[in-house]
Amino acid sequence: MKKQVTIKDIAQQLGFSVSTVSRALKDHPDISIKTREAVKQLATLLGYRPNRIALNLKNSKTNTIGLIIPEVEHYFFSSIINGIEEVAYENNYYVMVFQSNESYMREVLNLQALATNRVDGVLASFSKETHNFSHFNQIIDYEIPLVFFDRVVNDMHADTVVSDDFHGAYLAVEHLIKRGCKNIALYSSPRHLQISQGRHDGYKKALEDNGMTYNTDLVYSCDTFEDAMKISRSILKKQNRPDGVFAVNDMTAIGVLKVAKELGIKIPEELKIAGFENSRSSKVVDPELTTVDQFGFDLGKKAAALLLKRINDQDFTYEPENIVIKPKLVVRKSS
Amino acid sequence: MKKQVTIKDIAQQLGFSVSTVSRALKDHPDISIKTREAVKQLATLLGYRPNRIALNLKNSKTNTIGLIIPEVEHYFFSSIINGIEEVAYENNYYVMVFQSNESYMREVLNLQALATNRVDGVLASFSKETHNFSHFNQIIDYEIPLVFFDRVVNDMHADTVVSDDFHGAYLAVEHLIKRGCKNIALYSSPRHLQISQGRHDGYKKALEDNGMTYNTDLVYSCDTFEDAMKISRSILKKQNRPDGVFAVNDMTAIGVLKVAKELGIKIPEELKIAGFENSRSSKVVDPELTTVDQFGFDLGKKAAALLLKRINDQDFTYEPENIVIKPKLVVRKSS
DNA sequence: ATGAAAGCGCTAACAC
DNA sequence: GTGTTAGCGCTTTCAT
Repeated sequence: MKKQVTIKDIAQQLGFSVSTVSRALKDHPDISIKTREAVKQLATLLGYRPNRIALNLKNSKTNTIGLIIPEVEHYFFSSIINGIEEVAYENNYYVMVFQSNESYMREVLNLQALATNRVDGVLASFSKETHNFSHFNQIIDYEIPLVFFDRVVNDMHADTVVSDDFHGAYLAVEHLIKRGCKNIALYSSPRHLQISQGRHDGYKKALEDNGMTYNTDLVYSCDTFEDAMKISRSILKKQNRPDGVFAVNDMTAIGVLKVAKELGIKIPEELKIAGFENSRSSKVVDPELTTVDQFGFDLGKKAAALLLKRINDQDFTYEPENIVIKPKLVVRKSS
Repeated sequence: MKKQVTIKDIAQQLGFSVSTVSRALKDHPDISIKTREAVKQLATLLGYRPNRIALNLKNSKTNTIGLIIPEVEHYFFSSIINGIEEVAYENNYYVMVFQSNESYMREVLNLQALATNRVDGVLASFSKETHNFSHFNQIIDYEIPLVFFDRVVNDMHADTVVSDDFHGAYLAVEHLIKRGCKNIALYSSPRHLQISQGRHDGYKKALEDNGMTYNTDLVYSCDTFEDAMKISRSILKKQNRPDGVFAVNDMTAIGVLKVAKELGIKIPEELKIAGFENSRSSKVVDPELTTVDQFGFDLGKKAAALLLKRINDQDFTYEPENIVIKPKLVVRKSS
């Protein structure tokens, strides 16, 4: 990089001191108009750019937020990033992204990098591998505000922003019931993710509220497209196969949908399917997938806004907030 | 944020000078083993984290690369980010993301923010609105290495990394011809994006190489799902409707596919379709979409690696490189 | 209306 | 083997 022009250069060329230049640049009233203009003119002429690094050091403030995310490629996460970037942009903050790639080790290192980089705050959604949260506690020890989104821990000094998984699942399953399903299967993630717990409970409650019995035989541990294709081939061939499927994410639901079509099962007549996410793909399959919109963009915005509020707060002894985004059922042709 | 512990704190508590502590922390051989250990022990005890900002200022180096991207939500772009982050992580670099949201204005501001933040290099794909590139030239003036990816400009002191659009399109169209298409339509983006130019030319060349005539009546300006749905309704109802469609991206191809199904046109028997991107959605539609894989992850990695090389190079007078990623045709059921 | 100087946290050249 | 000091670019207090 070329030697950057500094206020010192401007000062020397104009015969002023650096402090005068510094003040002139920010229109300090003490400085005469004439001087201000001369300074600014030379500044643009020389292509002067204030050096944020110097400011960061001086103010112990970087205007940067660190983002820890499992994987950017996932539609839901990328829409969250979109929301975060939006709010950051509006408030003159910068976003440093770190992917954990669902690796605990990498997440720990990422957090260290964030601390070292002196970000003003952290937005995080932890990896599937993460069961120990002491690396997050370290961040909190430094009094760097932390907001969890989507995948959250509750017994920490950190705010959380999630979508209401329970409610979303409830809506979807209730809908399947209203459409006449008597025998609804659940395709769900490993239980330790709070997310899947909520969706599981919503599923259960919807059944019970409608006089149906919850049956663990209908609960399958499966949350990917590939696995769904695999296990559905046998599930859907059973004598008393389900007449409805609720899956914890769209790709899983689509796996079921595909197999059903292969097997000649009519959707929605013989099998109704609902997913969770409202991804691009859900709009594109045939029949289009009924699903629950999680409003990732919104979630990202809310999380970022809350973080900025914490950053601007004086003291670190705030009571953590738990924001819940109400999801919405999007009814399409698969149900 | 809590007052962070600095080497000065460690020095005072131990009765050493800051320079000794500094050296001890990096295992400088001059320092006695005993001192080194004492220092390191106290450092971990106090939760010391080196302050990168101070280093950044001292070295005029931030180990940060700035990323300007039209929109993170797009699958192709998010897979590029994935590749970039991967390389950055491996090399102890950090990534600051800026979305232009396809807005020229915002892109200009983003570039200023990057310069101000003293990133060591910039990766950029410009917005659809961008026709004037002087903001990029400013970055080059500062001698900040710049690598364009996907959407590139050639007459600049900047490297470029793109997928071979011409070749990809050629493969797809040649394939359609081999499958028997006589009348292939092109759904393409506005011409000024180099991307669509290449894909257009590949389409044309494939036709000509196979003794077919290029006919502008078969070239439609359309590159979104919605538009594709709209215009296809009339195009596919025509007397001499096309028997093949090549679209510059998957979502457009999928729009065509949907309308064809609505109209009862059999795919692939009566109409063969190919897209470009190999998105998630392309695997999920019915019939699955034949498409061209652009290897976004790879492209991101290559772009980042090239940028890091430029950053580490001493002089800025390098000859820009133009890397071309060979795409691959993925044949599926739609053709 | 302007200047001098200290300081943000760290490193490295130069003492001793 | 350890300490002193200047300096990275900027702001700001305290002079003048």
